[in-house]
Amino acid sequence: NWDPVDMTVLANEQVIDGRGWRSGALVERRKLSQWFLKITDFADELLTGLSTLDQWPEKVRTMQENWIGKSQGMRFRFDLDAPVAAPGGDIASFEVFTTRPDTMFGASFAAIAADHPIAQALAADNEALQAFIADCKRTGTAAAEIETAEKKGYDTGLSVVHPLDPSWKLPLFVANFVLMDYGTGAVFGCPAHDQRDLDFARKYALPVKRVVAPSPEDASAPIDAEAYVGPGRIVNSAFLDGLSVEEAKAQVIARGEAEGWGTGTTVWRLRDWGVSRQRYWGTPIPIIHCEDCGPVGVPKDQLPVILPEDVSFDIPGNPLDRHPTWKHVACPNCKRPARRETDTLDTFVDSSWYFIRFASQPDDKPFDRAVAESWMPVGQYIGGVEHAILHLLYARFWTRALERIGKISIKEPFTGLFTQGMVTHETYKGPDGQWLSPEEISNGAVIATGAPVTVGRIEKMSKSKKNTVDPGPIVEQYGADAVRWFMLSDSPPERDLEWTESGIEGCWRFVNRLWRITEAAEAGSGEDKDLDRKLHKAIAGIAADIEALGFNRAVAKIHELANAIEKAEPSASRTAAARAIIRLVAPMVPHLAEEAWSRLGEHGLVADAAWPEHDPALLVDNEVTIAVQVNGKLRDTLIAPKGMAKDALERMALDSEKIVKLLEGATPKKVIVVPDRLVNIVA
RNA sequence: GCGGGCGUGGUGAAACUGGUAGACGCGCCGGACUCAAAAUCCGGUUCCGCAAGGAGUGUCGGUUCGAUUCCGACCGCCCGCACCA
Repeated sequence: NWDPVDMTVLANEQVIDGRGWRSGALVERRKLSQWFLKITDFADELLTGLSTLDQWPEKVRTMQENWIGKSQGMRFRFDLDAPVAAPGGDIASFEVFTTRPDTMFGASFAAIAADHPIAQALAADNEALQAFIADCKRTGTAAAEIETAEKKGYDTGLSVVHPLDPSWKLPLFVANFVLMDYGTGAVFGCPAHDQRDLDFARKYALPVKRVVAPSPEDASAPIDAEAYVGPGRIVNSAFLDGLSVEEAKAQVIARGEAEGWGTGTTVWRLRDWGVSRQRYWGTPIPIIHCEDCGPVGVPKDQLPVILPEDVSFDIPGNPLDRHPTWKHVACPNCKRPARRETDTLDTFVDSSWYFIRFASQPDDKPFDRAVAESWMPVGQYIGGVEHAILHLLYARFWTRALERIGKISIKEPFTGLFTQGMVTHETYKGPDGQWLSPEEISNGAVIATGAPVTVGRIEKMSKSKKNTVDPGPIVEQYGADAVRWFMLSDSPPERDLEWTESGIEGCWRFVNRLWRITEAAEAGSGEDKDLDRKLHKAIAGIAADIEALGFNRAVAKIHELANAIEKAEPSASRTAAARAIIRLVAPMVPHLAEEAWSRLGEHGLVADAAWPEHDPALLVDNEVTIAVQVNGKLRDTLIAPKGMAKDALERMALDSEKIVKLLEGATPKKVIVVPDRLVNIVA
């Protein structure tokens, strides 16, 4: 996407209605020389490697799987009824790719991309086609726009021969929904079993013939507004009739391979990674272009290539490209004048291996293998879901590429992955439509002018929407411990957290309460078994929650323990619990914990103290509450000793007053007993 | 459009493999203490109902003795879609 005014390549989402988002100029689709990294060579191993990432969220693995997009299908050749004259010689046939060779007897047209060599050749002396191709290039290039754009085609007037029936000819269209960079840039259309093809066929009055039927009686059912894409048996398809979709695919592929017009293949949705950027701020691509030698790598002793500092940004375009001297260098090979590559690398390149450099920073090379390997892979990687595909896939690719060329022996960079949520806040706008920061308003009005404020949606904090909160004054007022406690307490970390002031005040009160509880630690004797049990459950539970990054659950358990300590009568158990809670809260409120620790006369830092031991025997209750249900509805609860036998539980439930009353003497049809949990009586 | 996710009280949320929905917090209501207020403490708080009881986890349907949890359809919201970084 070339913006002729800004003289830069644009991202797909920067092209709006065919125009550059900044310049408003009509964007041209140009063929440019760009550097690509061949990530597609790794498609298969990036896909199979996902199964080793068992500490990654399922959703991220699924997203990567879909992104890589392995599909089994068939490539086959369509012969043209008349050859097309092209600059490189006559074209007599072209290849298409399909994932549905089983539906070949339902074909009603063939279509090629606007960039396809045949379309280009035909357009040479055809103004109408030139206009159509230009129109295709103007429509948006973002995936969302391509998918929703009206399906349009240009009938070339040519025909192709159906490979399974040489007497059958299909019309050949140039179509806007066929993409040159996927498959072969050409498709065959089967309207009955592909929605996009159906829309196209309806528009150009092409035949729609059912070849897959979910059941025998549907064999001649007409296709209406919706294509049938489900499973079934093949119909109306000569030698394929009666086969399942999968069997038919195999049959057609076998036939094509035997007769030499097609082969079964795998295609990937994954495309190569374009890394060229026409920007100043980027890592220079260390290549020199020589008229005679072609592209030559910059010799190692001249690396790294340093960006010039005397550049100007006052006119559009890449400052490196118009710099008077920087790009003029001698060819490392033949020493004749040559030109330095002025494109720089996508910043995703840098983020694809920074974690290796973090582990090892020698002066003379990117990283020291032995040192890097002693740290890698990253045990727990944390980032937002927005990185689920691009960054995480590129980093996996880069690491595997290093492994393949023998620079490192690890294959996957990140063993564990956690995708955290964002901190959000309400947004505010003044009467002039300008964003307002939370500090600028009070009671629904602008403090400075008294003008009314419009409260907008809760959004991710961002400078542009001014819905950020300066932590300084809050820490000043409530203390860092209260702020930490608040951030950990409410939402689980994978979910977004809405920042509110009211919550933090409650946290501040709790921090004060903790201080009072630990203050009372010095009194009491005697045992309190109930409190002991609660303490040991808390020790074990909080540790498990922290390990699982369930900080909000850990916080809830600390609240429960604090409540229990406060309610308990003085005892040795209570003293012990008040001392232990200091160590339990230390990760969340370290300042308070250290202060309380030293006040109790402990030596050293609580941060260095061991996590309290728990006694497994105290984790088990000796009494359990049994739910008694009738037809799945709760009717009573009973206290029973833990481990009570099934038949004893059943008898106890049936003897309960409420149940006797409810059953009115009737014999239950069935009784389900889940030991230590419930009795369900089916009446 | 495609891919992924989410949906539970006034509110943030909890519920380990299907087994007592709403733990814990915020807010709110009532009470104690106080001349008064703040702080603190005690009690209550899903909804309807005086109660007995009934309903209830986005909507509709299914599987099951039993569904927030599993399956299907739908509705709504959020994220990603390859050059935003």
